[in-house]
Amino acid sequence: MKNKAITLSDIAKKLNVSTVTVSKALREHPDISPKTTKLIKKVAEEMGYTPNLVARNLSARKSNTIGVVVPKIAHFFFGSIIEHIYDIAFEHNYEIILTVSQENAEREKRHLQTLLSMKVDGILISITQETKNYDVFETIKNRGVPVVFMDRTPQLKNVNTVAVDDYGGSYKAIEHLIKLGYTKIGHFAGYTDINIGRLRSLGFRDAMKDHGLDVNPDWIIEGGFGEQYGYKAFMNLYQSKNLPEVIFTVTYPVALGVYMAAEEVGMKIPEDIDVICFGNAKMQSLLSPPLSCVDQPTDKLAHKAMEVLMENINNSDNIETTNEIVKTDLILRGTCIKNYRKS
Amino acid sequence: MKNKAITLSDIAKKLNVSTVTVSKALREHPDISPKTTKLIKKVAEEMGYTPNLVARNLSARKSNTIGVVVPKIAHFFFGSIIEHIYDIAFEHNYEIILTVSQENAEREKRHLQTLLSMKVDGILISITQETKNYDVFETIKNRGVPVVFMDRTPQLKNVNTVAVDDYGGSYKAIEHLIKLGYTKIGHFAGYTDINIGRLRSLGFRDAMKDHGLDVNPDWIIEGGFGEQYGYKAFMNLYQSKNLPEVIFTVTYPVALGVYMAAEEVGMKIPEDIDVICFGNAKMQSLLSPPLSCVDQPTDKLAHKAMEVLMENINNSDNIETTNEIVKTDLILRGTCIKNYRKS
DNA sequence: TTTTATAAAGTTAACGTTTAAGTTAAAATA
DNA sequence: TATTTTAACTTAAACGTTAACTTTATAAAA
Repeated sequence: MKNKAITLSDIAKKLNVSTVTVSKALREHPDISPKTTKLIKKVAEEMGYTPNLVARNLSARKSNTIGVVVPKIAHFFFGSIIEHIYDIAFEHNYEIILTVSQENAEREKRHLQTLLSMKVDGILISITQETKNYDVFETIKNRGVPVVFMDRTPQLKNVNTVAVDDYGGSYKAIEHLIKLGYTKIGHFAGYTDINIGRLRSLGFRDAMKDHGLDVNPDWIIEGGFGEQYGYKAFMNLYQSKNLPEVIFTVTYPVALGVYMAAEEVGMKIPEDIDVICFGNAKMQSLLSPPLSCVDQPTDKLAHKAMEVLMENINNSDNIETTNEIVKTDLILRGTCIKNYRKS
Repeated sequence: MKNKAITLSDIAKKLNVSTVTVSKALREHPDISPKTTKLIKKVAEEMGYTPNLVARNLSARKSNTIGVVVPKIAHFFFGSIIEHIYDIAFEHNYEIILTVSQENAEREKRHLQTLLSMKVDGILISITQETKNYDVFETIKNRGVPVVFMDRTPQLKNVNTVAVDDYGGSYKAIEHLIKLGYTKIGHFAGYTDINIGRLRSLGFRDAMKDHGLDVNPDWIIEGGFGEQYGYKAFMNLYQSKNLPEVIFTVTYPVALGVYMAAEEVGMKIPEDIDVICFGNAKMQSLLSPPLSCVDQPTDKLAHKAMEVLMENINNSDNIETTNEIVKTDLILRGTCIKNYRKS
C-alpha cells in the first residue's frame, strides 16, 4: 500500500549509473552529457521521483525557505502582508514557514528558535506588542541568518527595517483634523513601547503642539491594538462624560471597537463623534459611515521587505543594514470630511 | 562574525563522550545515567545548542510538520481557520508549512508536490474552486501521507473530509426566507463544480421545491466566491430590471459585493432588496445593515480537521476514512428579519 | 607518436542526526 | 566462584543529497 518514495539511487540502479550522475543530471550539471541527462530525466519522471528536500537541505546547507513571524493572522493588515509575501516567495521558488506569536513574546521567542533549528535562509518578523527582550535577535545575528523587521520594529541599531512613515502619517492626519476646525482631539494610542505606537503618538503630539493645541491627557488612552481596547477606551470616556470631538486611533481594529461601542450607546458617527484611524483595510469602505484612515500600503511593505531580505540572503558577507520607510497617504471616506460641531 | 551553529559533536568533544551519548542525553534516553544527562544538558545550554531539525527529520523520517494548502488567506473564513490551526499545531509541537493556491489548480498541485518533497507528516487542504484533476491526491495517498480535506472537498471516495452542513444550512436559510413571506428568492451560487457551491445550491433548490416555490433561472447566477462576482451579478440583475426580493449568496464576500453594488445604484438594503449569505465573519455585524448569515464555525472545523489528521498520523496503518459534518445555525442580524415588501 | 586538454562519468566524504548493534565493567544471581 | 544480568556507554550504519576530487576514454595539439 505505502509505496516508499523513489530516491536518486533507485533511479541510478535502474540505469546502472552512479547516484551522483543522477543527481547531476537532474540539476542539468554540465558534467553530464545531454543524452544521459535526457534519459535520466525521462526515467525519473516515469518512476515518479520527487526530490527529498530534507536531504537536499542538509547536504546543501540551504533550505530555500523563509521564516515569517507575525503577531496575528486573522487581521486585515497582516493577512494582506502575508498574502503578498507568499506571492513573492512563490515567484522566487522560496517556501514560507509562517508562525504566529499571538502577541505573546514568549511564544515569539520559541518560534524564532524553531525557525533557526529549521535552518531557514532568512527571517521576516513583525514583533509583538510586548516584545522587550532582544536577546534572540542577537543570537540570530550571530548565526548569520538575515532578518528583516517589518512594520513593527525593535529599538535596535544595525538591523534591517521596513516600516511605514508612522510619524508623518500620524502628523498629516492630525493636521487634517485641525484644518477641519477640530480642537478637541483624542488619541487611542495602543502600546507606546513599540515603534508603531510610539511614533504615531509622537506624530499626534507634535502636530498638536505645532498648531498650538493642548493635549488633554484624559483623551489619550493606551492599551492595545485590538478591537477590545477601542471598545473599552470609548466606554470609559463615555462613562466619564468627557468626550473629545474626534478620536484618532492607532490601528483600524481599535476604530472598529469605537464603532461598536458608539453603536451600543447610541452615539452617531460622525455627527456625535468623529473617528479616523491609522491603517487601511478594504472593509472600511463598507462600514457605515465608511472609515477614513492613513493608508498603509501592504503591498509596498511586503515587496520592500522581501527585496531587502533576498539581497541579504544572496550577499550574506556584505551586510549593510537598511532602514526603509514607506510613505503614507490620507484616505478620506465618510468620516472626518467635515466638522459636524461647527455646522 | 558568523558563529557556526553548535552541533552534537561539538558538545561531545568538549565532554569527551560520543556524539550518540549527547544525543541520547538530550532526549532523556534511559541508556544515559542521570548524572551524565544533567551535565550534558547543562553544557548544551551553555554552548547555546539548538538541534538541527533538518538533520533530525532526515534521520528520523518524521518532520513534526503539517502542510496546509488554502485558496486564499486575506479572507475572514480562511484567516480564521488558519489561525485556529496554528494554535492547535503549536500545542502539539507541530510546525505548519502554509501554502496559498490563489484559487489556481496548477499552483495547488505544485504546492502539494513541494509539501511531499518536504516530507510533511500530514496535509490539510481546502481545494481551489477550479480543482478537477484529482491525480495528485492519488499520488499522496500512495505515498502514505495522511490528508484531510477541509470545507472544500473533492468528489472522491475514501478520503477524510471535514465540512460544514452546506446542504442543511442552505435549506434552513431558504426555509427562513419563505417563512418571512418571501417568494422571489435569488441565489448567487458561486462555482457549483465544488461541494460547497453544489450543496448550497442544492439546499436552495430543494427548500424551494419542498415549499412549492418556483425557481427563476434568471435569479440563479453562478460565477465565483469573491466580491467581484457578487458585484457583477447584482449589476447584471439590476440592469435587466428584474430583481428578486431577496438574494441568498454562497459566501459572505459575494454578499459584500452585493452591498457595494446596491450602495452604488442607490438601492437600500434590506428595504429595497434583502440579503443573506452562507458564512459568518465578525465584520458582518459592523455592516449597515448588519448582515445575517448561516454560521460556519471555523473553530470547530479547524479542531475537527486537526483531530482527524493527528489520528491518521499516529495510526498510519489503520486508515479508515472519516467524513465529518459540522452543523450550522442561522444567525439573524439586520437583514432578513422581516419582509419589507409586505409592510 | 606522444603529450595535453576535455568531456563524461565515477568515488569519497560530508551534512547532523538517530537507530541498531555491540562492548565493557560492575552488580546480581546461582 | 562462575555465570548471568544490567547500567552506561561506544561504534557502525543509515537517512538522501551534494561538493570536491579522481578516473577514464577520447579528441586535439605538438
